[in-house]
Amino acid sequence: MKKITLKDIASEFGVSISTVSKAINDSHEISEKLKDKIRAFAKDNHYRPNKIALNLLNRNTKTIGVVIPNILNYFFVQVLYGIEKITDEKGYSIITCITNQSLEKETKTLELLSNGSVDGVIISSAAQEDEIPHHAKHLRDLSENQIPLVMFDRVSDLINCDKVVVDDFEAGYKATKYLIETGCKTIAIVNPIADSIIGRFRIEGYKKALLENNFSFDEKLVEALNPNEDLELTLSLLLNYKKIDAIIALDEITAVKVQNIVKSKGYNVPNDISLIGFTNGELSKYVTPAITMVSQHGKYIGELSANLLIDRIENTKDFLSFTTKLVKTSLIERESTLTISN
Amino acid sequence: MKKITLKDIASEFGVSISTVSKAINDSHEISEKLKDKIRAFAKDNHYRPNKIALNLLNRNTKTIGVVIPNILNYFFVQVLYGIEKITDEKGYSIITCITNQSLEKETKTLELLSNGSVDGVIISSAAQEDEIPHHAKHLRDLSENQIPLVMFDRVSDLINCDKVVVDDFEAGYKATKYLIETGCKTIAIVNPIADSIIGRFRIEGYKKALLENNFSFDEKLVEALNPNEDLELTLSLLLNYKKIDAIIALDEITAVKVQNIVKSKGYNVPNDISLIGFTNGELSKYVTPAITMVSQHGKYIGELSANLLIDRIENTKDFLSFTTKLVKTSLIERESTLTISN
DNA sequence: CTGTTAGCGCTTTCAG
DNA sequence: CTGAAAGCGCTAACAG
Repeated sequence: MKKITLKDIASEFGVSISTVSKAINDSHEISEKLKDKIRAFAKDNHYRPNKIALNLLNRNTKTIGVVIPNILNYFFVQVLYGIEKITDEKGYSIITCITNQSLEKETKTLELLSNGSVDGVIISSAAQEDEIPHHAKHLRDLSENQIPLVMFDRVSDLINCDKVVVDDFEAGYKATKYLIETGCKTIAIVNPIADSIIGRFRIEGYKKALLENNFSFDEKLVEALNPNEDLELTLSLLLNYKKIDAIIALDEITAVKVQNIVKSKGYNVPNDISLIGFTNGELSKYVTPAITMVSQHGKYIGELSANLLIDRIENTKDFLSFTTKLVKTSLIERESTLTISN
Repeated sequence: MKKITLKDIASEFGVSISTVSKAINDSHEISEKLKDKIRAFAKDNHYRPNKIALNLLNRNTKTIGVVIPNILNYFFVQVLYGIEKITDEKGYSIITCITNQSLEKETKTLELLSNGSVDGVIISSAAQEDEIPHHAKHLRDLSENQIPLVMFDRVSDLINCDKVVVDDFEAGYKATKYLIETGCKTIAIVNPIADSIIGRFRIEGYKKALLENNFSFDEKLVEALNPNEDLELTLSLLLNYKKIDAIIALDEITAVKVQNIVKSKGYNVPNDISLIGFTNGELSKYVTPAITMVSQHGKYIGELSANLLIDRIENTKDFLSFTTKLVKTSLIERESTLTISN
């Protein structure tokens, strides 16, 4: 009982293969009687037109590749969720590739995807800022192969494609401004994504808010946190350096950890130290106190990316202009910050 | 500059298409000179063998379909992560389908996947216990189409395939026994997955532990929590009904919510009320106090499922015996429970 | 060493 | 109303 094909049905009825094809596709060229017989037989035998053969014929696959650095990160899962929602609506499937932050795997993955198995690719590159120039080649190869590409979150000017980026500058600005308005005087940043350009944007926004309010920018208040560094130690040094009354953590897990450490050192959040985290997920909502977060609207980013890509895939025309969508963030006020007094 | 094919290269060099194919595949039948020229040209023009054509030829896709009910659930993400790890190692891609707990979408998805686009399917069906008999048909159709199938987590006896299941009975037993050993006398259960068979297994384990220790089983202590029910209200009723000193919540988010509600009512966790949750994820680790959890080893389940499926795909032989792997859970002791006194 | 042919499963002219 | 033939891109006998 192997997979049944048109050929099998054809020989079953002693008709030609194209007759069967037409019957199954309800062509008016075929007599009702024959159609009925053939279709009944097809149903009974679980006939399914071979997608691969159709792919080859139509030169499309109705499938898009999604390349993300890490699936255990809630932000990317949210994006994936948004992508899936749109692609499902529009009749596409997604093939999910996880690079585990490895450039090598990303390259391998992109090569795999550039062989016709997908109609387009959505990617958040794992490339760190300084690696992009060299890495860009692989992404550009995709375009050479005429595979539409949408980059989100971590993008690069070196690649010509549609992009969806978070307004990280504004996000950093907004968070900082909010802290200032609630009365904070000395605002530190803990940056676990120091290798990424988006961290830099947020810090630029932070600076702008500082300067606008006549606060001086102190480099020592911005702590890059490498993966192997000890957060507890970093925080101790920071807290000993100056009297700090607010901390911005550039991802969610770091925000939660900072809160636990700070609490364990006897500080009250938010009365002694206010806290704002980035990338709103599940965690910050349920810890005590619930942490005020900058939400990046991951799901929306996914939806936007998918829409952009499918548009690009289906409209072969305007191959000239690429767009870059800037997605605004929202500040979700919870209990780890003071309220604005005025 | 469209996608380049063997034909294009062939006409470029005035040779036949099969010569080019052989050159590219480094066949010894072709002269080194020609090979070099052709391969250089291929490289320069970003030639990529068309995967779809190869799929058609080889009658496989090196792709497997993964069908899960909900991607925003950390357990499923962990499973997905495990699957991805193995499939990547073994040269397979995964196409991810999310059913959002909708049986209808699941059916649609399975139909889509049974058309040759994947070599096999891994699924955790969204079907509720009472829906399985009717739904099983769609899963069985897959097998009719000779597509290997692995079910995990929520499985059904009605389907003949490889399965990976959590030992939920033992998990319920273990959690309850632990609570009893730490001195708890009145243990309640909050069950947000009342429609699922796995909830029932856990409750059976709970009963067994109770009876083994000469505790009586009180049905009223087991609260089914429907999606539209108010957890706060449910808990109030429960806490008023009897003096309860332990609660088992059958998923993580419910555990966290239970803890917050119980705390807000003035109970101390674990001194007044001990708490154990199911499905260890990120949340329970970071709330205060950190919650003792039953870990289901999602990543391992994913790895196991993927290995099972790929074995099945690649060994066309023994099509007779299906295996069911029972994955043990672990109790991760944290601060929401007392320590065993002895 | 290179080319011809057939065929993977399907649709689509174009003939009968 | 039904069938033959071509072709999607590629590989693998089998000839030359």
